[in-house]
Amino acid sequence: MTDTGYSIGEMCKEFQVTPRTLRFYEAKELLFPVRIGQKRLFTKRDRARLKLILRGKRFGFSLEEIRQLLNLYDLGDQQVTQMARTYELGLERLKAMEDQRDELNSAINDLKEQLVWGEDFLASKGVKLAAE
Amino acid sequence: MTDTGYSIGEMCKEFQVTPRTLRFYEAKELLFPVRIGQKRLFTKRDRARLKLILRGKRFGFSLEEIRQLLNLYDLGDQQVTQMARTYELGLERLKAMEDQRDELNSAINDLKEQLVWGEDFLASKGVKLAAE
DNA sequence: CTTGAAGTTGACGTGCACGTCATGTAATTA
DNA sequence: TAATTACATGACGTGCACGTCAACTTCAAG
Repeated sequence: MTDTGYSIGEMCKEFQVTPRTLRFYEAKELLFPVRIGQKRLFTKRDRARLKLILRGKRFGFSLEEIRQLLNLYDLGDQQVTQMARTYELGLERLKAMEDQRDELNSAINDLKEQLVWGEDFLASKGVKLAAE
Repeated sequence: MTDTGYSIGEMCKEFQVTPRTLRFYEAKELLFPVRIGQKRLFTKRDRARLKLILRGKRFGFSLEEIRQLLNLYDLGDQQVTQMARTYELGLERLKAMEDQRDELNSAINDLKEQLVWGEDFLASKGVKLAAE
């Protein structure tokens, strides 16, 4: 929480992860904490990246896929030649995410219909459901 | 493809999965193929369930979570008392999916912005991108 | 000074979702 | 009859994403 960065403990509390997880992410080159002596100091950038990592996970991306995605957020740090390739990758990833969103929407609709159906069925049987 | 059901091979081709996967899903009680002698015969219902299984996987649900979800689609087969509980579970799941959709949408927006940014940056460097 | 909290590096363990043999059977096909 | 083809059942292996435990260092507080 100091202006020098965030300790591993602070990161863990904030993001609800274990130290093991953060070290693991470092090993997989998803995070790049600075070393102060022996200890890790996570930067603002690491915080931002971790947010994206956890979000990616919720969508079922693998850590390797997330690592690719993160590079997209680091365009400024990259060589121009590599950027073009990364950009292409970003477009693909975007399409995949949009497809996923569309499918998710239809799944939600399916589920909603099913719930209405079940609700009616239960009502017809005189079963009371917990009020919202 | 006959009116008696679908062989494991037919299922595999149609859904791009291995026999191992289908047997595994049976073991985990996600599918319930009928036995004709020793061989499995997958029913229309199994086909429908497999579609939902694969969709669920794309959203990062575990097989166990998917199994719960599938029960929701089988309300007709269940006891009324159990249905209420299942219904509650469905509502929770629905909320989770809607949350996920919203987050996915914002992630897509983030990514789009980032892509526009990268695009402009690349253009400013005179790099040519593959046309769509 | 020592004690305790917080952090470190290995190294091995674990749950999930299958992959990959090895081996066997049952029904066509040459 | 012999050989595919398609399926079956174990049983062990694998990649991912960490969990867990042992042993060690650092440092502020009592």
